[in-house]
Amino acid sequence: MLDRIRDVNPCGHKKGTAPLSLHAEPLKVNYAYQQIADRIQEQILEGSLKPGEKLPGEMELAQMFGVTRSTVREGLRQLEQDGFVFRPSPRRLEVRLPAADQLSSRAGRAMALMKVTFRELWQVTMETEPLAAKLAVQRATEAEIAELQCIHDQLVAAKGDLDRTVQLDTQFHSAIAEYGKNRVLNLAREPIALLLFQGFPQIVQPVPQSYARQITAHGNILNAIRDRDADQASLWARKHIQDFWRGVCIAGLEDAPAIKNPKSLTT
Amino acid sequence: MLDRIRDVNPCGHKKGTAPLSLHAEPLKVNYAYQQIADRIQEQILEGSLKPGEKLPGEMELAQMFGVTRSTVREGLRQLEQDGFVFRPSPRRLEVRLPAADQLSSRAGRAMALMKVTFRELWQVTMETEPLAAKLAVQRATEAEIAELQCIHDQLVAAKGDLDRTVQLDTQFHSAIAEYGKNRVLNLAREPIALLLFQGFPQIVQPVPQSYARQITAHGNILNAIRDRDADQASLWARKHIQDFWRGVCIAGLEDAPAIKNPKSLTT
DNA sequence: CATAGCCTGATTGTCGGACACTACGACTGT
DNA sequence: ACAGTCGTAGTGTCCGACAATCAGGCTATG
Repeated sequence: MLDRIRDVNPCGHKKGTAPLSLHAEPLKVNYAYQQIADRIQEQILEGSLKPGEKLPGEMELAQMFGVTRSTVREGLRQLEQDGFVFRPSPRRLEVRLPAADQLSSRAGRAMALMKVTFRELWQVTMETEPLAAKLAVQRATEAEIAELQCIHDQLVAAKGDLDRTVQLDTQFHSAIAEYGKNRVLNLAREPIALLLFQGFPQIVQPVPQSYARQITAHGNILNAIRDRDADQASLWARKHIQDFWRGVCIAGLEDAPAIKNPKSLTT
Repeated sequence: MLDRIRDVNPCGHKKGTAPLSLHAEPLKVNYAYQQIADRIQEQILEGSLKPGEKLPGEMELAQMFGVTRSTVREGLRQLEQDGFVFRPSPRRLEVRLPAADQLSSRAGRAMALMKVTFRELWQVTMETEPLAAKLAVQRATEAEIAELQCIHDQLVAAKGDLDRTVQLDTQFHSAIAEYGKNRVLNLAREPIALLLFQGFPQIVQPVPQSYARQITAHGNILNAIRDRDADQASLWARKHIQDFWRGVCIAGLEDAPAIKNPKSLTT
């Protein structure tokens, strides 16, 4: 494995003009460090390098690929950022598959940068949360329902503590989604829900009764899940999000960017 | 801007033992190349470095930060991978904000790796596409509707060409979503729809009439959007996806991973 | 004046070697 | 068996170098 790649394209670039209807792609050039990253990533995706496995040292890799250590390092930096390799300590370099939370934070950051509005977030959440609730009704185990109850109890107890409320609120919703066991839904909704619920403080100020309504809604959703009543669960989830929207409207934030300090996510 | 960072933490690592209930975090150490990347990213997020702007050369950066060019390079590789800097040619290094399609491909890759099933994809798509259609009814301009019609016509004309059908199918749905002008929805649904519709070839074989049903559904969605009938648009979108599911069931792929060669996405 | 072609310098990708510092494994003593 | 010590290999960072190359300016041409 890991054969040489030298003398392939030392430092090439696109050039020349296109005559007529010549299917010309942007012609991506392969730098050595790029190829290092690609080759390793390839082998990870293909499965010949399994997560948890320890990779050879930089010097050894350099020898294998027939390049310098510097070049290998640049390639590794890329893989590292992509989440394909993990570096618990400078000495250990192990294979890893990109985790979901990495994507979540990236997506969250992207949305923050785009200055997405509460309206955009809400419109989508209005679909995801009822679905999550419905799925949880079907798939949640008794233990998981107990866990939900626990979170809910904490929320009730957190009366007044705004930060804790937000945290437990998002946790409650995330838990429901998780228990629905649809990885696609989880991947999609996580960053969205995070951003939307983060806006709770902004609406609780002009609408103090939000606390109570939130607890009521959560309680009803929880009961519906326990009763295995998909329609009720879905319905209350919808009501809950709808209620959130009313708060947004009262606060006049419909088309305000739902941002919480974009530069707070320095990975 | 961009002051020095030298002599901060040459090569530190976590160490020491935790007494009792001492809130001890994993203590992330900052390597020089990490800090380079962080600092620059920070300034981009903060806005003092605007997209399109050209960054100083590697040597200059190295001087500014008080490190070697090698170190700067490693930092740049990270930013590059994150999409914060773009490199059209080796000489040009410009600031850029991470684009949505980057996230899409990453998310798609992640889902492929997770071997998500058609069921998972379908459950979510069942919500996203009707929503997209509904939003398109509200927000699509006449020109955009014409564009949709154009795509649809091409689909009708592509009779039989499987690859082209898949391409136009996903394009049609993407266009609808785009015209709904909800960036959050777009970000979320793009990779999902891509993966799901990519499975069309697998169900068209056992269910040949899929072609006709698809065209009918698309036509009805298009008409509903043109008539500004949100309910009809949403309804037909739902029917359309529902229909897709029937195909999946007939093909017996409900819980089969919807993968199309995971290693085909080498960025 | 605008455009196309050419030239030169600055910059990049890659290389090789170097050094301090530390994490890991082996060794030792109890 | 365990805790403490030690050596070494490997990492993070630095330095210096070279060929290939692109960017921007210059020139020639219409």
